[in-house]
Amino acid sequence: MKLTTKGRYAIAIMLELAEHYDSGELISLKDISEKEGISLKYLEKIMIDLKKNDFFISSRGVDGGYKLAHEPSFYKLGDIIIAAEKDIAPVSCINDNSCEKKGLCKTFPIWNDLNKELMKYLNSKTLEDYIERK
Amino acid sequence: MKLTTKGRYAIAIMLELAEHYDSGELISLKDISEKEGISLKYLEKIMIDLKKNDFFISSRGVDGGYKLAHEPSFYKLGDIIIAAEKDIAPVSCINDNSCEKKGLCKTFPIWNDLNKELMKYLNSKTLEDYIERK
DNA sequence: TGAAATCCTACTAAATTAGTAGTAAAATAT
DNA sequence: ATATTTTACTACTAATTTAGTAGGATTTCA
Repeated sequence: MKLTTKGRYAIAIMLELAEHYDSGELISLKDISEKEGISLKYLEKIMIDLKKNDFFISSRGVDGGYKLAHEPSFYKLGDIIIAAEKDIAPVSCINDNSCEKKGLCKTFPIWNDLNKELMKYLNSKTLEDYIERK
Repeated sequence: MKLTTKGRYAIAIMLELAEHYDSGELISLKDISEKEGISLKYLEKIMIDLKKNDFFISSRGVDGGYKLAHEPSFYKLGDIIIAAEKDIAPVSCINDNSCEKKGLCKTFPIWNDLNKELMKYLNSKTLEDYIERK
């Protein structure tokens, strides 16, 4: 049931940006890289997936960087983790049809219930719940 | 957040045995192997981890096999999955001290809360909740 | 004594993860 | 203009983990 570093780092990035939301200033990945000890290149890669969701406003060049497009309460933990990890269901048959005996499978209800519970929880929490405003 | 096949198969095995609990008869891994389409050798390996928890009564030889040591309501989903997977926390720092800045980490509360929620749910459900008695 | 089952240890191919490397394009300061 | 800083994009790779396989030894029962 482990998250990959993509999901973990995605939350760290978003939380960092959320804490600077009120100031309105752009935060560079270089800053986050140094603060969190994550390689800049890897952060850039994670941003590619997050950007597809229009999470940010960004600018290049000197003093460029990212800021959140919406207020912290807009971002559900589930949305962020899914953006980074693609699929966080505990078993893959929840979100694809790779298994043709899904309807007959006796364990499927267990995983389906678990997934629902997980999504319900992750969609009930936002960045707002975890920031210390600066 | 995927489970490995170990966790998935462990639940399948336990559910199968739970459905035969009332009959009191021993079920062989060969039967489960054929029914679930999982290799016998791999099932044996998974059983090694589950056995450490005294989940079963077993017997070798002709007509040997396994049956549950307790009634289905005794087995919480969380206990079974942990027995098979060792650690199901969404991030490894929950159950070890590999990260020395745990106390300072701003994302740790997110993972800790998520893990608690997950464990609460998995410990609230037992095999009894998912069997069709035979 | 032989068949059927569990019990035990070691090995391995495939897939996934966690990055790195290199370059292009845009924004800004001088 | 141009040098610097930053995001934007694509391709590759080492390390780790997963999902098994292989080969037996031991026990039980007919």
